[in-house]
Amino acid sequence: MELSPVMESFILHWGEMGSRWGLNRTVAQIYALLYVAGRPLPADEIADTLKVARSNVSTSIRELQSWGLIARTHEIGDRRDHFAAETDLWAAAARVADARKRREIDPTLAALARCLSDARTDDAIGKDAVARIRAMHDFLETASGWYDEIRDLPQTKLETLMKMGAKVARLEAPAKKPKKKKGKGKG
Amino acid sequence: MELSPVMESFILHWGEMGSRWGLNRTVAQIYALLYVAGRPLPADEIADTLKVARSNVSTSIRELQSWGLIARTHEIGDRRDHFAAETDLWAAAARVADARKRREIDPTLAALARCLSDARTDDAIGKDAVARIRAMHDFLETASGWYDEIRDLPQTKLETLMKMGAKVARLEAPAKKPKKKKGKGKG
DNA sequence: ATGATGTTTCAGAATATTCCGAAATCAGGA
DNA sequence: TCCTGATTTCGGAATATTCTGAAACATCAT
Repeated sequence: MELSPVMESFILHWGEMGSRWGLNRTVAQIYALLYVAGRPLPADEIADTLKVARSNVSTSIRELQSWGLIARTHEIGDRRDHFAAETDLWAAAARVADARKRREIDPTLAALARCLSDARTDDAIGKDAVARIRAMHDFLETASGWYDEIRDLPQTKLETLMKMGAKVARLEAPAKKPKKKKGKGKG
Repeated sequence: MELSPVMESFILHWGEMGSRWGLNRTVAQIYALLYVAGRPLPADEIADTLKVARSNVSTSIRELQSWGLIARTHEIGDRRDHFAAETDLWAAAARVADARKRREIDPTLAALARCLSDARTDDAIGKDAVARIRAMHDFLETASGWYDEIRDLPQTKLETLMKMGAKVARLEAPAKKPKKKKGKGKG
């Protein structure tokens, strides 16, 4: 596929960005490519366009599928798989959030629970240290629960909720202090 | 500082986890150590406890400070700096979120804006591709705005808001359909 | 100024990640 | 079955990140 200058810069930037979000560069670039392309592309065309090894595309596609960010499609008269990006960004963000929760938060929660349980037989640890670990556990659990609450809200309802958020924010802060930020940062 | 078994496992696990969140292992471990320790520790004691080079601690502390996750303190009769973890996890999470937004979202938004502006003189890019890039830009901008709305809410108000979230979720979904997922995404 | 103590910088070693290309595997048609 | 073309796996090369230890730097008391 022919990339216009803007497409190329979009893809390159997205590659940069993706690596900060736990995807690697190629994975992120492939998503970006499929996203701008706006139509399903076969793996070899992806490899061709992005100038990466065909096998790398294969691996990356597998990863993108595990994140739920692309779908496999087919065209008649073409035996090759084609891949299309999830273009509903709300859905895409939700998929990523879901996956990250599952991969990162849930195991952490489990580990913390294990710590707390082990702490009962650890007589070298102080009460307050245990309390702090418990605080961490409870914090994650609460956040995790909230996430479950709102994960399935469609965009429109999220918007409603966010407007509420703005209201809630003003509930006890009637004197609108316009974000002074006089702080001297970090000195 | 002497680590009990549970403390050690807490720190180790946190190190694992931190690397997934953009902190590196040592940085995450230092935060975990300071968090369980519950009192300010000097850099050399940190290096000692975690068995890492003193210089590594220095670098990592600098990073933790840039995230706003630890504070420098002093003790009388001791010339060394001591460091204490932010123990208010809501505050800590907010700091991390803030920093990530600043480092990742904001530059991405800027890059996308640049793409959109450049697109006007790129005659090789299609209208719909531009539209998709714009969609991505607007999505990030909206999410970013929401974040600004709620970033300063204290825990109690967030709780209020989240309860609202649960209500909003039920607003138009009275017959609780247990996660049907009939949608064929983009089929 | 000098020495003692504490901190940071930096070049290169150690480690981890990503990527390529060859070979193996799989699927469908003759 | 065998052939053809698509796809995946995997060892090791290329690259990037993290960590160390030594040296430079800063600060304070004398």
